[in-house]
Amino acid sequence: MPNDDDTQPPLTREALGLAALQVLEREGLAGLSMRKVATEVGVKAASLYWHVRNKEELLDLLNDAIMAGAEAPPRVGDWRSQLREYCHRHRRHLLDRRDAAKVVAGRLAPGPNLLRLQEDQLDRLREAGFSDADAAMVTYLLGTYVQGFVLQEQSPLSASEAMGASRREAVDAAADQLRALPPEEFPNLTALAGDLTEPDMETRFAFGVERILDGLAALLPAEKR
Amino acid sequence: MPNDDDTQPPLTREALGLAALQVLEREGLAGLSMRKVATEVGVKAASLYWHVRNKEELLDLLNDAIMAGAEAPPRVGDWRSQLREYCHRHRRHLLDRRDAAKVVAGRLAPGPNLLRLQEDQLDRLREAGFSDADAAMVTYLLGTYVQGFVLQEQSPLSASEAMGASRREAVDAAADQLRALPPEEFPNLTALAGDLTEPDMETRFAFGVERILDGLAALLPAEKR
DNA sequence: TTCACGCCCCTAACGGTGTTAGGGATCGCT
DNA sequence: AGCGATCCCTAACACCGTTAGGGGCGTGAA
Repeated sequence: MPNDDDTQPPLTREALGLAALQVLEREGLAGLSMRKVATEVGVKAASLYWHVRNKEELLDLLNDAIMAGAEAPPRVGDWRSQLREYCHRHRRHLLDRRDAAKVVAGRLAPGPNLLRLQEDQLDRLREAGFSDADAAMVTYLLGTYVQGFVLQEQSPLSASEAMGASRREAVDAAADQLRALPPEEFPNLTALAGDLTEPDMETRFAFGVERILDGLAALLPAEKR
Repeated sequence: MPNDDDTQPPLTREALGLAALQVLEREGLAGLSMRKVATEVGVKAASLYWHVRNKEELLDLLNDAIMAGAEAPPRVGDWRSQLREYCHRHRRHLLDRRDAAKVVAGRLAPGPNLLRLQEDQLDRLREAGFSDADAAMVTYLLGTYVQGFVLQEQSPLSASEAMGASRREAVDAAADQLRALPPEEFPNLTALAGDLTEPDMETRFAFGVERILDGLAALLPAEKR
């Protein structure tokens, strides 16, 4: 897998981000090391420090590489359906890349790829009638929600799932664990064990999105809702 | 700082979580190692593996230790103000503990301390008139939002803030960076640079909470809003 | 009393990590 | 021809998570 072709392209910072992305896909975030990224681009570890101050900065490049190829939804329908599409696409994009949310989370400095999307989203929000201040808040709110949600979705829900066990098994185990609580002390958790462990993440995500969209509508004058 | 008192209390898993919490406060998540936690409880690193399968399991204990002492808001006012209080308290609790969000994020297996809060919140939601399924979804939604928000809030907003620079400086720098973008390509980002870098996280957080609460109200029959 | 066993801790080591110091090689420009 | 910038290297440092194997100590059974 290492790039030992010696007709390799010049080693730019952008190429570093791409290499990191491939290592991430192959080994996960925990397995992403300077040395592995270096081998990926056909170089020794210490050489990376010529292009990058430290690992943190490499992760910034990776952050942008992850967002590359993310596409804004088509400009059709009302603001509501466009924003909804935005959220679902963003989720899918992160979900499709191993450990993407862990990388992106807490890295609020957006790379060029994310900036492009934010620019577009702001445009649609203002066009829909949101004030400048509100529009800014809304992109932040939606971004936070999607990122936070996928972060949970992408991490194993228990140690047992981290090793072998399927998602279905892990979910059942979680539900049983809730049901095993003392019912006099935890009447609601035990009664709602099934609902709380609802395994369809798609509907769980959509629920949040729809609530937020409902809340946003209230910001607009009645005729623009 | 290490606990070299030899009349130390017995080394339980709970005590391990507490020790990890102290190390976290002192050194941050990046500086939290098995060896340091071990010294904190007056023991050598390898001994921890008698009480804990691996570091991941230690972090689970830490996760619960972090949530210890979190208090539910008083049961006064309508469901809306109670839920709002819940969110703001949760945020404050995490914010007050160094790197708490990073630890909690992506660790959805709740410890006893969080379970206690969830039980209570579910109780209030059902009492307010939410269906079982909705109540379950709501606690998840609110938890996700708060966690995701604080995760961003607690992480340095740029490499320059990680070293020395004050928050105020970092925010100004971020705004300038947005304004420096080509205005023809990024008309909205440049125009809204000020709004996008609004430094008062309290109001930013509150904005999201209020939108979500508005959205939740729509789930209830009109007379219960 | 002695033996065995479970509990809890130890030392020593393994392979891996991020990062730095310092030194070469190659290239274009003066 | 010489110089400086650019890019990569080897070697090493301190630290990391984790495991193997062993040593005491306490208790309960023989």
